[in-house]
Amino acid sequence: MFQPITIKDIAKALGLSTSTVSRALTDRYEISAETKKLVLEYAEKIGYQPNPIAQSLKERRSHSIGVVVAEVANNYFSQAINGIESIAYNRGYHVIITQTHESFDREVVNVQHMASRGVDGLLISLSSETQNLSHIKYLHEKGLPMVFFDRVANEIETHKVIANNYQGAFDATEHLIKSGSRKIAHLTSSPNLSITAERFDGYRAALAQYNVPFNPAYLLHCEHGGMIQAEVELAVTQLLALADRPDAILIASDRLSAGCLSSLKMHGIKVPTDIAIAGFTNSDVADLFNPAMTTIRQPAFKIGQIATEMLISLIESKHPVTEFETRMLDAELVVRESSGAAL
Amino acid sequence: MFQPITIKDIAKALGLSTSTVSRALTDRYEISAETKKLVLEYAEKIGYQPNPIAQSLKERRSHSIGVVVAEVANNYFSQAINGIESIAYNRGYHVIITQTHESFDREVVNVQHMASRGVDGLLISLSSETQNLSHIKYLHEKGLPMVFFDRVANEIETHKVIANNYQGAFDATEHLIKSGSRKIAHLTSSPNLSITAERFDGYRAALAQYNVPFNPAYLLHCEHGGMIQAEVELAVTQLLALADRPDAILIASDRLSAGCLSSLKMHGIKVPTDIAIAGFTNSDVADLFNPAMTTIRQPAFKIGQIATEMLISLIESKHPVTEFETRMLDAELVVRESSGAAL
DNA sequence: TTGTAAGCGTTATCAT
DNA sequence: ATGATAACGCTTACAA
Repeated sequence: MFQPITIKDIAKALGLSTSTVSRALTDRYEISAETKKLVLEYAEKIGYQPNPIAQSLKERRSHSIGVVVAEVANNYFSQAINGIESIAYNRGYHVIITQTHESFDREVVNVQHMASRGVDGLLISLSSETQNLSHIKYLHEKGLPMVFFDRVANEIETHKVIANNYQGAFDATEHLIKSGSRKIAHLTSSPNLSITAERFDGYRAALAQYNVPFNPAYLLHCEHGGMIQAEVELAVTQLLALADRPDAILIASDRLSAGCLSSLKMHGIKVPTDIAIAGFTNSDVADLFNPAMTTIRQPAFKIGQIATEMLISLIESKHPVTEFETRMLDAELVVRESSGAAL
Repeated sequence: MFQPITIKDIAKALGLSTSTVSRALTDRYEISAETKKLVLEYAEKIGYQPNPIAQSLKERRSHSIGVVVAEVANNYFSQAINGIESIAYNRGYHVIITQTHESFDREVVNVQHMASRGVDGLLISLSSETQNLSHIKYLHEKGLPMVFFDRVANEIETHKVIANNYQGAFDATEHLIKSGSRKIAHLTSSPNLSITAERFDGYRAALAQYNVPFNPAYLLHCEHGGMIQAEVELAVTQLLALADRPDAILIASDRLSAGCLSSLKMHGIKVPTDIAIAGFTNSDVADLFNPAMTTIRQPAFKIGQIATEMLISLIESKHPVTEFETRMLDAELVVRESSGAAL
């Protein structure tokens, strides 16, 4: 019923064979200029559109790449997706986005679904629940090209693109210390995630460099990546109840940042007078409304772009690739000189 | 190189014909229980996955639906996408998301791309630039199932799902009036969008009902839907410069709300003491940080779900559908009893 | 330069 | 109940 015009129709109408028409259309073969012109003009006239499904079946590629992220409703990821799209679009690839909602099971299903659906490659940012990687390893061993970004799997050998989380956390912690804080808590995401470890290391290194002792009671994990407000609420309450109450918090993610600020407000704690805050976030809205918070901003768009370039090069490389690269981009520390009102 | 196991391999290994294997797999035909068991077990063992591309070619459908939104990095849309996904996933459909970034040209390209790529149907929310609908009309006439949501095209006859924007704007305006405002400005999006008109009508109706005269100088359009901060900045400045400066603003969108609040802050205008604010927004962050603003919240998730259900029913209906429905869902007015600090 | 035909992996229509 | 075969729309040896 829909899109009935095929190469056959053109061939019949023009008294040519389907192969000649195909050649005229694909341009790669010897063909007389006039036949080509004839075909192209007629195809244009009747609005011929090649059937990409048939093409895929033949070429054994779909010209689409699959993306696995936790949540589209997350500024980091939506910016990364924009970066991914900007490259994929220009290189003639479709982008299929799936969300895990931080669930391991969803991740498994999505990855398998896309693989069976014939994506040419995968851009993956792991869910916070993921510990077992066999679903991905399997596909990797089968030769499906993949690139990890942000939340990477160290045990899988392929290209990876990340922000310099270590440096970002280091800089932010250093800033807090230099601003007078010594009792710096760290509110962070699931220990499963690579970013969690990287950020923690940066935090520890900065503490060490300035001879600030690390207090294990100051380290709190929110398994759900800040999705569940109650979890953040509990963590904040716990921090505030400590005998040696922290005078600063380094927050490891976008959603955690928002949740934490909200909790503090409910507790009547003022930022930055009562407590100083530095956090990873790509939210422009948080940025807008809370100039009292120092933020570490990741180059999400750029990360998406680079990951996509890498993936396409893997897909299109003729020979099996054996050299893999981990690309690390600087995160930007945005310090606000207490210009705005306190929260 | 990837996914080499086909129905043929199974047939060869088991000494059966491909058709028998296919029948065993698809279940719809007469086949002996034992052969079926044999095939299914073997298929399971060697990890057979049907090739959906071949299936699509045969069935002439792709089991995928295309989504057109302005921006994924927008709370309304990302929530709607979650709703879309939740239904599509359960019904066995893939979701392919594309963004227009409020550009007409991108909309045309995306829609055509998805159509040629063989999506079974389209979920569309128009870009703010779109005035000409021929790219969509063409596909509609060809019989491609489509459902509009949020920003709908009135001249195309198909299912539509929207929030009750009229009522939302009415309620919010009424609230502002009852809270003591009489000079209520309306900062809104592109006049091309259906939502703009609907919200404006609600605003006007509330003014009329309470005998508040409408002042054309209070009506400001931001063509880019709040994407360009400078545009909002200009609008706010213009409002504040009026001899008869407004004492309230009804803001028509998510991004506009954030932008407007930011501008007001830069101007040193306090909310809600200097000026009262009510706005359409689905942002949880804005919600978090600005309890001084009354918000109209759209049931984005539900809208996505319903639109998807409608689309799938269109796709799967055996006979051409001639009865179309416009489903309208209530928007929720969230009034905050000035519990929090002023901005 | 162009036509013929095989093939991509399925499903469906025939026979058997 | 099962097997042979055509068909979906396209690309591409190979033949002419």
